[in-house]
Amino acid sequence: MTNAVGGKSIPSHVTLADVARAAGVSVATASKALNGRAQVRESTRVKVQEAAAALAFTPNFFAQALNSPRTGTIGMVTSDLDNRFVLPILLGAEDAFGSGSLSVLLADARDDVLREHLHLQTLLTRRVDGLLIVGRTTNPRPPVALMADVPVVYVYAPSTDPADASFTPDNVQAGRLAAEHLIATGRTRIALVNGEVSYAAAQDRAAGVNQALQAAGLQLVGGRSLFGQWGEGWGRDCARLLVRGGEPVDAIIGGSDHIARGILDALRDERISVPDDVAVIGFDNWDLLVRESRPTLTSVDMSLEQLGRAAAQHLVDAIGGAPSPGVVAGPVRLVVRDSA
Amino acid sequence: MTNAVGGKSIPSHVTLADVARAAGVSVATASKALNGRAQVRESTRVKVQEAAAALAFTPNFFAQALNSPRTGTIGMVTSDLDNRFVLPILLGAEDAFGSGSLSVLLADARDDVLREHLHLQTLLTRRVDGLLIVGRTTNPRPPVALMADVPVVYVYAPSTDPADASFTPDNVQAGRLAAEHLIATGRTRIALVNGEVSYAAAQDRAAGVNQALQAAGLQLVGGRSLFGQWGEGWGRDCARLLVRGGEPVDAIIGGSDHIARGILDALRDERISVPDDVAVIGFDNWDLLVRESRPTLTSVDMSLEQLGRAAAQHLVDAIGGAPSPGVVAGPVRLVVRDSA
DNA sequence: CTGTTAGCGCGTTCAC
DNA sequence: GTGAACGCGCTAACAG
Repeated sequence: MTNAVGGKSIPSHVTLADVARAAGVSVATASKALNGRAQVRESTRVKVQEAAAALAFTPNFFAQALNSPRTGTIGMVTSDLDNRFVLPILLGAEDAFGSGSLSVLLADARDDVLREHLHLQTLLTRRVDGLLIVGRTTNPRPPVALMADVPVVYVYAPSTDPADASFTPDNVQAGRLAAEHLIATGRTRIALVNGEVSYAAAQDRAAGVNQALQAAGLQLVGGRSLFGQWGEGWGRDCARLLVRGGEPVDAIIGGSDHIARGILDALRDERISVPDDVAVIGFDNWDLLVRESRPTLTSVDMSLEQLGRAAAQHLVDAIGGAPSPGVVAGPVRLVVRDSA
Repeated sequence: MTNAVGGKSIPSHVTLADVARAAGVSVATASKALNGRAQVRESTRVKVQEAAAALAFTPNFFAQALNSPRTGTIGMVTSDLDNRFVLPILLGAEDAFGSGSLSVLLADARDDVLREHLHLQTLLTRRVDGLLIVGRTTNPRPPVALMADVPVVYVYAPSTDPADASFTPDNVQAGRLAAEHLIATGRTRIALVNGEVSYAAAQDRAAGVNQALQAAGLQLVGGRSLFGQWGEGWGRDCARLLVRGGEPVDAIIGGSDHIARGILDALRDERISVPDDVAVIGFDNWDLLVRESRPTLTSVDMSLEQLGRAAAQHLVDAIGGAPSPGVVAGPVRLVVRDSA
């Protein structure tokens, strides 16, 4: 569209010089006019703006970035993209950034330290303004080691360094909410069929449940949380044992919706009415499992999208100089359906 | 680390000039040495490389990009990040790019044409080398309208323009595989409880099933595919009606694993043995649904990660000048478990 | 208010 | 083989 003679190697876009020429001013003036600098007569500003619009001028991103402290890019590093929990987080984050006209460079580390380091290098080379580190679980993780001082925010998996900014769902509160709801609706013989013992999420939810029970002068059926696996098979097996066992049970908390789903199925097999005989609650409020189960499943929503948005928002603030809030426990909420 | 006097606004990194100075050569020579240009004596090349390593020199990305035809960045535009089908695709793509040292700019359009256009503008401004457009369903979508000629590859949702490069799972073949497996194992009274009629995936799977049945001189129980919803409730309702209805049934294909799961549950309620009395097959091979159902569910895997990888790989090739392959139907495979 | 000059970091001529 | 000089597109500092 511009260069008449030479075959430039780069498909030469409309440049600021073109705009300046068209508007009959110098490049510097054109720059000032378009960037809203003060020292430009209004009439010339308009003239330049019109010329720019007419030529469909877009400033060259790299030329701008070359000597500007900000690039308008943030890096998002996931440990495991193939994880249903990261999706809503990504969505929330992408949303928060997108509306602030920040672009997101995505990198997946495959839960591998080496890959993570490599990707971080690449991202730093591209001079990202900030980094969002998305974990695979809520287990704390060692902080990233960077040679540059770029704001870093951890989501889902918090950093082990409490001074870092971390946003992680409040699983303790989630456990508390579940137990309190059961207690409030008159249940006293409550069991907890939990997920894998190595997961902080499982531990935290158990802690919350125990807190609520103790506050009510109760304790778990069997005395403790039953750690096992995250799947429905574990939920089925435990539920069957519980209702067939000696101790009476009037409520079972599943460590996840998936586990809870197994519990529901087992109770159904055993001809035990939910919620009349036994109430059931899950965690995650995963709609696919929760809405069409029989009965529909009461569950604690971890508000992951909101978590991602909050983390992203803080990253933006941190880029602007805001101090680290430390570890932030994202709010959760109970969604009551028919099972409890 | 460099500038002694002035407080530059940009945290001045190690620059090529620093390396050159340290190595006692000119900037031009340093450049050639590091970029493997021929006209450099081996000894000086080593000298420069050592200096670069010692100073931990990293070329300024923007300076390089400023007058280079490639930026080593591709744009990935999703219609709906909050979709479990896009994850494996993203993973495959990110993987294919990452290993080729391409960075990925992610943008989510929220299934909104306007947002998509905006994001595309931004991506083009950043001079991405290519675009990967990830759809929400397999329904064909109108091609993106760009003012620049950047290679574009569509994944999952193909472009309506057959000349565009599109990678979409072969749902017809998936339907065929499911039906053929049932026929091969002696089933003749086969029903298809399908998903929403507006989905190409549902239509295509039905077409594949019908092809296989016709080839065997059979037809669906009830004469046609039962379109409805994607959830398990629909699966349960249909299964109940089917087994209670007049026509005998010895196999039910669910339009998705979710539907199939509902079918399994209903058959269990009805005390119908799977697979002895009725065989069940689903689609998607979604491990969470498939591995712990009772019995475990035979399903057709859409190989989405592979699809994403193939699309990404083609985008890389297209950037290198390779011609469009048109619409590519990604391979699928049957995973046999206990239900059929 | 406007234009000239300088420089960001790098790659690439083209002389030496 | 090597280095000085130029340009990529833009913004900031200084003159006019």
